[in-house]
This record gives sequence, structure tokens and C-alpha cells, in this order.
Amino acid sequence: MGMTSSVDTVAELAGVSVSTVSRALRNVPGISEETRKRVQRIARELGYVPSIAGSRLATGKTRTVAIVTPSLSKWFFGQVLAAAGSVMREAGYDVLLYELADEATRGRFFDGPALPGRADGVLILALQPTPAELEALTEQGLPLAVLGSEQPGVPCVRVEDRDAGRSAVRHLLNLGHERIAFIGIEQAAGNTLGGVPPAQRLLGYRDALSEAALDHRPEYEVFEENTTAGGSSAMARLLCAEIPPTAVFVASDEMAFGVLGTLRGAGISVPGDMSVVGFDNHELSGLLDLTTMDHSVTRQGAEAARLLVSALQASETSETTLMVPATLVVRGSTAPPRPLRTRTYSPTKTHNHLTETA
Amino acid sequence: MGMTSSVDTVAELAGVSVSTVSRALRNVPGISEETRKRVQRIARELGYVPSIAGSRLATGKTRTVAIVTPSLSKWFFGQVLAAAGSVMREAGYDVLLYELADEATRGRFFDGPALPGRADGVLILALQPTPAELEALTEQGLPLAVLGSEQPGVPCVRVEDRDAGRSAVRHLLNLGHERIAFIGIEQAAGNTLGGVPPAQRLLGYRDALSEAALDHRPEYEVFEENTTAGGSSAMARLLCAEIPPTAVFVASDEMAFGVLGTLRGAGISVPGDMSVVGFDNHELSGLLDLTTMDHSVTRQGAEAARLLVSALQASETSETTLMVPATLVVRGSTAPPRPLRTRTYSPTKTHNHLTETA
DNA sequence: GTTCCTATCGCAAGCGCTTGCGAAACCCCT
DNA sequence: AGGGGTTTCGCAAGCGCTTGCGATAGGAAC
Repeated sequence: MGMTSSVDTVAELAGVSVSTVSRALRNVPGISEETRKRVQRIARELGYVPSIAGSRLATGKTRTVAIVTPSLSKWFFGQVLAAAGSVMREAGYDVLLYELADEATRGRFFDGPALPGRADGVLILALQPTPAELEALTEQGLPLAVLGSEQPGVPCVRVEDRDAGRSAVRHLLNLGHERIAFIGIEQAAGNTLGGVPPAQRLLGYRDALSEAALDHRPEYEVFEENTTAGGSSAMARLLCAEIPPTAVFVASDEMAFGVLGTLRGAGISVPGDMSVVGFDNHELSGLLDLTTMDHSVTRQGAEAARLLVSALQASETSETTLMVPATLVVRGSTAPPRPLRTRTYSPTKTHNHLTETA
Repeated sequence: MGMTSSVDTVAELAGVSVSTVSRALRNVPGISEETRKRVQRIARELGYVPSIAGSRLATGKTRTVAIVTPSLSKWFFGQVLAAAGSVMREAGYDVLLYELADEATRGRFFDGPALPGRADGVLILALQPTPAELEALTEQGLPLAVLGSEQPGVPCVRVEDRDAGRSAVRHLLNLGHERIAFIGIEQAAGNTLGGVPPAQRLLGYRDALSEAALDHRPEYEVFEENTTAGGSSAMARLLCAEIPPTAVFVASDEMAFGVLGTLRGAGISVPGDMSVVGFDNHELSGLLDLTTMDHSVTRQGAEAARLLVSALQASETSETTLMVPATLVVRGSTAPPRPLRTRTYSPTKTHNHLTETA
């Protein structure tokens, strides 16, 4: 059973021309229903499967999309990719995967004219492509869709980061916290492994603070790479503040896990001595009882994929921007601050003046 | 800047024939070094990039491999895929991703003659393909490599599951435990989401027990799907045993996380009242202080990919089987059992007879 | 019984690249 | 100087499919 050549065999067996076979098999009009059935049956019996290489050459279409992502080993991207891939497959597209872990491969991808001929479109996940990079792709005539950042002229889906940040911090404020810190994602130099820092979350944090007429303390805003280790050391830095916070809003759950680790190691009880709210609603957040912002990651991936397929079909740039909201998931890592200053950990117990309101 | 047709343009500009261009650009012998340089320069100036569709048609080679995996959203597969993908890309192959989440798509993949024409080879990750499925692929002339199971006639890499299981349980035995349970992975019906149950781990567990001349208690072997929820409920079931274990070996870290959750919820201290050892050395295991078996997941992925590229180049089936060992990573979730029967949790405190040795 | 239209199908020209084979051209020897 | 061996390159035949256009046949309309 080898590649019994092709159309010709079917054509011969069916007693028709190759063009008829081609049309019959692709349900193209111009063929009588009767011969269509016959050809299809014969093709099936022969186990004939059209060579995509041939059809690609002839049509220029590949029925394939490229999905590019900064990392596969992180939970978030895995989720998004799974959802997006599933939608694409359902729409009849193969997915070509490009992991752009470091700047080098990233450059190679956008500069090198890799795509045309391989894929009909590109789905960009949380990479925050530069305008130049986007142009490089569109110049090649590739429809695209972007997840995780907003780009003019490109259909994209992203989460209401600012609103979400505000909501998270308001929750802490409503619990009575006044000393609230923010742990953000720092763009690691030379790689895009952690994805792109969603800067808006910081703004939401500041929004909420100023709504509450609270001071903006620079020492309460720390940034680390988007890993548990990063969260861990960020929390450690916060603990060194002259007046440590009583609550912290962390820009990703993975970092929040690190935060919890540091706190446990330091003997600081959560939520007794420190409230923590994360961002992502990571698979394991429930287990760790972490209050967090859910932004339906898989739905985002699916929507982005849908945007791309409609762009592929419409062939006219749509530029829809889909904003997905985030909702607070309250778990056990947040609670009102201790009523009195009975903090029990070591550094210094001398935070005996409250934050003065502006 | 559109697809300025192709070889012909370059050929014309360079004043040579298309065949010369083709040969020059691919470093095929039979061309003087001088004209080669010239053609290459001109091609570069023109920004010419050969159409893969054309070359695929002509050569039959796609420079693409398919990677098939049961799931993307699980940590393990993300790791493996990332490592494998990176190796493949480095070897000059594009990677086509197939997530076979449920039986339906799985069947469609193996039955449907999707691959030939799309990919030159297939990398199968932890899917435990049936012999029939494998044959379907090899029949299409596709070299393959398998990760996570051993298949006759196919190059594969897998971990020494049995040894690893034995090691894990020995560790518990050496600590003095005698009532050791096993939580295994149950193949969920209708989907392969959790990958394939590594049955050998159970055997390793039994090996160690019989080495220590300990009873084999059927009620100490429970199986659930490979998720935290699964681990969680498995542990709950164990807690209902007439004589609950003092230690448990869990076949995956994700399940172990669930186990830890259940124990915490039940107020059972780890490792005081219950020792837990997992399997995978998951990213978050360190944070949760989980003793576990490390089996260098990314290395496995990379090795499997390497096996595939060499199969692709050699074109003669190699059938190497690469066994990777697992090593114990001792953390805080294991300790000697409490000297006396001072277990403190509720169900019943009536386990006043020790396990009788055989 | 003409005429004209429509539905059905075959012809053949690509799509862009690769490669076996033959033609030049050139070099080295004797 | 002529012959044999190399090297370098062009010709042209594909690879397997798609598709515009023309051909044929069967009916409908008059």
C-alpha cells in the first residue's frame, strides 16, 4: 500500500478526467450528482487522499495557521494554546507551532520570511509584537489575530487589565486594608518567556488607591519575573519595607504562589497577617486557597482563534477588539487586616503610625 | 512587496537558468563557486524566498514533523513539548501540533490519512499508541519516535518507571513506614487527557513492599484520573480505610497536590501524620515542599526529538530505546512515622494492631 | 425541425520547484 | 593536436493538483 500516485488513478478507474475527479472530491459545482457520487466512492475504495503539497501549489492556500507563543511550559500559555488549537482544528486548519522563547528565535521568526507558503494566518499569543514585527507579517499578506495586547488595525482579544486590577485592589480596600502593595511582572531582558507584562494592572492598582485617597508609595510597587521564584523574592523585598504592607496584589498566580511560599517560610500567616490576591485563576489556585482574578483563559484563546478564522474567511481586516472582563474569585487568602498592630513576625515591630491619608 | 514570482526572476537577473538557481541556493554540487555566490547575492537582494509548496511537491519532503500529545494544558506535556519542539526547530523542522484530547479526535488522527504530505515524521508523546495505530503511521512511510511507552520496532524514550516506583517506596520503608499506600493514574474513559497510566509504577511499589516482606493490601491501591481533583478524592478514599496508611506514594505530582489539599483539609499534618511522595518533580513541588521523583522531563522531550531527527536522517529504523532514570528529591513531605499511635484525626482512632508481617 | 441555452465534462496551462541527462566548455596528457 | 576526463550549466520532464475555457450533449422553446 504505497502512495498509489493520485488523481489520475482515480480518474482512470472512474473513467473520467482528472479535473472531474478534483471537482467531485471537493464538492465544486459543475458535476452531476451521479458522477460525483461515483468518483467519491471509487476514491474511497482506493484509499485515495489528495496530496496537500499539490493542492497548495495550485491554490496557494495551506489550510494551516501558525500559532506563536513565548512559552509552552507555563500554565497560562498551555491553556490558551490548547483552546486556540482546538478551535483551529475544528475549523479545518492545521496548526504550526512556534515557540519564541528568546529574543534570538523571536527575531529569526519575524525577520525570516518563514510563513508565507507555510501558513495562511498567524495567531500571536501574549507576545506584544512591535508594530514593525506586525507589519512584517501583514506585508506578507498574512491575516493575524493577537491575544494579550491591543494593536491598531489587528483583531485582538485581551483582558480588561485595568478594571481587573482596580477590582482586585478594591476588594482589599473593602476589607479594610490601607497598606496594599503591588507585585508586577518585569520584562526579563533577552527573553520573552514570561510573556509580556500587563502594565495596565499596575494602573488599576493605582486607580483604586487614589479612589480611596490613599498614598501612592513607590516602595510598595515591586517587579520581578513572572515565576514563583520571582514572586517569592518580590515578597521578600516587601517584607523589608519600613512599614510592611498588610495586603498584596500580585499580577500573576504563579508569582502569588511564590509569595505564599515566602510568607509561610517567614511564619507570616495568610490571611491573618497578610492578604494576597493573585491573577489568572491558575489550576492550582483553588488548592492553595488563593483569592484571585479569573479571566477565563481558555475562552480568550478560543475567541482569538475564532477571530483569526473569520479574518481568514473574510479576507478583509476586521479589527475587532474583544475585551474580556475578569472577575474576582474569593478564597481564603484574603481577610480583613488584624484590628490592632499585633503583627507577629520579626524584622521590626515598629510600625506604630498608620498611613496618613492625603 | 508581493511574492515577486520566483526562481525565474532570480534566474533572469542572474543570467542563468532556473536549475542553476535552484542548485546554487541549496548548495548542491555542480555549480562553480563563483556563480553560486553571485546567484545567492542576487537572490538576497531580491528578497527571494523559495516557495516551500513548490519544493515539497518536487521533493516530497516537508521539513516538518508532527508532534502529537494528549494534552497541552498539563504541566508535564507542556514541558516535554517545549523541549522537543526546540530540538526540532533547531534541526530545521517545523512542528505541526496535534492535540488528541479525546478519543474522537484521536481516532480521526490515526485513521484519517492526515500526515503524509504534511509531515515527514511523527513524535508521539505519552499517548501509548496501540500497535494498530503505530502501524497505520508506519504504513504511510512515516518515521516515528515515542515518548512514554515502549513499542517494538520504534525508537522510544521512557523513564524507568518500575525502578522509580521501587525507589520511592523504599524511601518510605527506610523511614520506617509499614502502611504505605499507592495512588495511581486511572485511564479516563473516552479521553486521553491525562496521558497514559504508567502501570509500571504500581509494580515498583509492589516490588518494594514484597522486598520488605510486607503485605500487599488491595485497599491501599487506589486509582483516579491524573488531576489534583483525582488525587484529592483518592486520598479521601484512603482515609476511609479501616487502618489508614501512614504514607502514600502518588504516581504524579499533580495528584499529590490534591493529596496534600485533602490532608490539610482533614487536619492531618504532613509529614507528621502522613508522608507523601510524588512523581514528576513538578515546577511547584518545591514550593509545596513535596518529596518526589525527578525524571528530567525536558531532557526526555529533547531526547525523543533527537531520536526522531536521527530516524529521519538515517531512514532505516533504529529502534533505540532510551531509558531515563528517575531520582528521588527529598523534601519536607516525608518523615518517619509517629513512634506511637498518636494519630490525631477523627474517623476512628482504633488502629491498635500493627500490620502483621507475612 | 431549427435554434439556443444549460448542465456536464475534458483540455491544457499552469503553480514553483527539483533533477537526470546531455551539451558545452575547459583542462590536462601524451 | 587530438582524445579523454572534468566541471559547469541548461533543457525539459515531471511532482499532483486546480481552473478557465471551450466542447459536447441534452432539452426546452419556438
